[in-house]
Amino acid sequence: MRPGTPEQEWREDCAPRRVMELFTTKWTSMILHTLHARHDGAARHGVLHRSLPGISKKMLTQTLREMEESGLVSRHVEQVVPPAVEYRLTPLGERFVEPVELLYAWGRDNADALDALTPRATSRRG
Amino acid sequence: MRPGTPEQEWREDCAPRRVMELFTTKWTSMILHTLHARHDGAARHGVLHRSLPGISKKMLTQTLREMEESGLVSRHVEQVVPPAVEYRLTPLGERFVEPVELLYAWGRDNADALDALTPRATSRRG
DNA sequence: CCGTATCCCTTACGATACTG
DNA sequence: CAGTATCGTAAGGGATACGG
Repeated sequence: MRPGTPEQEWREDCAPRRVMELFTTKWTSMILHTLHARHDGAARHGVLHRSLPGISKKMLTQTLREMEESGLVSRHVEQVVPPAVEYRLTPLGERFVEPVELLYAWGRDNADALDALTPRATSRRG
Repeated sequence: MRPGTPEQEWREDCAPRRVMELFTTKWTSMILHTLHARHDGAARHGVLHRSLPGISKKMLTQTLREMEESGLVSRHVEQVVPPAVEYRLTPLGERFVEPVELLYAWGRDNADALDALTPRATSRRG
């Protein structure tokens, strides 16, 4: 940026800021990736639960509900006993998994940089 | 992922998960980008404050302190009156601005997808 | 200008127990 | 299996006033 550039970045409703804020929810991005990583783009509740060590059933359900409201995933209930519920990325979800995968790949390829970080930077919650 | 793939992703200390969790702090990524976007890679407190509409002085200072502890930024005090304090990306900060820029660019280029999202997805906090 | 110091409230999140 | 229902805590974060 040149010296004279106006300081008006990060308007509260600008697109980049909204993307960043998507990640302020702890589990959303990890759920998106997990669904994306599966061969059929879908996963049942239990599979997601086992894929995300540390998540409680409460948070998993709650986050999935929010993602459904947001249009990122769809929910399909199989009427059998015991019940089987499947979650699947929507087309919108497929769009949003793109930036998630960018971050995922960066993390995978830069573990050393992460190790150099003071612990507190990545352990605020959890 | 093939059907037989083990479900063991997202270990609690794996690199990708730690990257994701970096973004769970509201302002860190925006500060990183703002510093990166400036021609000299540095900015004073007041500049950052004006660049981030909505942030309080308290949160700005607090976040900068945490980033300093984490080794992402360095802090330089000019002993003048009124005081002038400058923040600058460290080499480690330069590394971490990479994924931030990836997200920033994605947001800039996909504003339409963001508009398609239900509002609540990006307005949990703030 | 660059902070600190309080005060206060909301929420995110986890633990646990219970249900069809 | 896939949820609800409660309860509880800690952290995030804003508002405001004051200080060097």
